[in-house]
Amino acid sequence: METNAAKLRERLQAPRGTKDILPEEAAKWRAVEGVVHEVARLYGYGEIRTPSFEAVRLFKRAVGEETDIVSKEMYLLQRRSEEEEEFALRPELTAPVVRAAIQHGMLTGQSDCVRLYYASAPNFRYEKPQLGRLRQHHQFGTELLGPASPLADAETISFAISIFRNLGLQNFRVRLNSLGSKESREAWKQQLVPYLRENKTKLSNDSQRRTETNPLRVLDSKAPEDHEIVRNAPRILDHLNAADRAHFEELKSLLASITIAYHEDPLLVRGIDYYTGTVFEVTSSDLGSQDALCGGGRYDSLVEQLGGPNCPAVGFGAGIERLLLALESRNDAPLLSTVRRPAVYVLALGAEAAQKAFELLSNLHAAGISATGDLNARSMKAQMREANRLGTPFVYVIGESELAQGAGMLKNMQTSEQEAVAFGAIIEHVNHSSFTHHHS
RNA sequence: GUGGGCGUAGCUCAGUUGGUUAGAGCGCCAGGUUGUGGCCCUGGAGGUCGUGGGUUCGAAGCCCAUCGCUCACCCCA
Repeated sequence: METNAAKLRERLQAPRGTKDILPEEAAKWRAVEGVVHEVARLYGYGEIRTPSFEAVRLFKRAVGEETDIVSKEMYLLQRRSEEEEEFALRPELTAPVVRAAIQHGMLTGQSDCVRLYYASAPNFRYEKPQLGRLRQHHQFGTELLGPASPLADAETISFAISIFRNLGLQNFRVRLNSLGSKESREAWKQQLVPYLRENKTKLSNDSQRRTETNPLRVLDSKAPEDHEIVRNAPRILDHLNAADRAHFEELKSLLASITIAYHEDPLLVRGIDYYTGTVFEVTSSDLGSQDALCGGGRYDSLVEQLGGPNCPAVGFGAGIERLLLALESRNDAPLLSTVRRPAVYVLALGAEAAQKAFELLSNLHAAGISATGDLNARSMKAQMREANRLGTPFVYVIGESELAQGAGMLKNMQTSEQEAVAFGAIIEHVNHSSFTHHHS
């Protein structure tokens, strides 16, 4: 029995690449989510929550069948029958959100612009775990559906940066590029692919393969042998048509007007097929190789591809786990240190007092005062120690004599002073004391 | 998926070239104070050294496998 229990404990752990979020950590999550909700309110975005699993064909169509995310990282759910649709845990959020927007007719009405955000949505990818790369990770982000203007791109980037700034994030960098419209990109590819083929023998194995399957991805290869070739490759920015160029220039000037510093990076290519035009990434120098905090861009043809109207769109997703790592690495995120402690510890001695304490706790809770107490008939010393450990400002002591008098001793833990307070007056006293406390 | 590193108490870590009952600090519990916390003193609980095999008279330390974490690549938030 004993050894059995030990074996069970050993086996039962959170699945590889997942994490339990304990109370102390959860407080930090709440702080981040709070900032996200607040920024969304300021920008006028509406929250959307979509299912954790979706039809596999949604992701195949949107993200791209050849991408790593779809071809090898999806958690496929077991089907109950051959006839049933194939489902997978969602590996990303843009496709589901667009699907929901189309399904609920959000894009067919009068409004030419739909602003959506999510604050803490889990994503699932079967990857080899690393710090900042989990199999279940959480993102906040936006999707702005409708506008083709660079104003929308700028608003999206501004939204993301506001959150980072409000959280006190340091050492982050905005990388910006344009993949151009379909025409621009085709024109560019016609030069890029032959160029890569000419230099094929000098490229890394991965890049040789990708020259044929996904030539854009060769550009952000980190293999040293690819560096020289990539550096001299034809650049998309030189192949943008007039409209694309104007869009990109306009975006840059908009960002400058709101003092968002960015770094143009012609090698920034995102690994999801739906991106068109603007792409951007926010990276942190306080993280290791998994340094992307946020990624996003335009996806002007995705809505139509998924059966919706012709509807340009732009959005971003940001990883909460990575953001927290970056914030914690510098200890410079004051918002994160929200300690939650009860205001009152009701200390009871004896069974009768415990019953009274239970009743008083209920009254305190009903009055909106956080309070807790002992559940195990422990000694006074043990209860005092616990109150001290919890950091409650007040302890309300109920023993035999207090019961007889209908008044407990309310002790201020900071000053060590205590006074008799009638059972019925405790709420008033605590409220008053914490009020004066705040203003002193 | 490829290639490295690591895994000793709740936490942070010691543990000499394999050698007898595996240690410290912090934390936890109790006592010193029969109904008053923090500081101090004393005592206690808690580990089959991630797990399973193997080598050996003898393994926390060596070998293999496995699980987990981690670093780089890959990919990406």
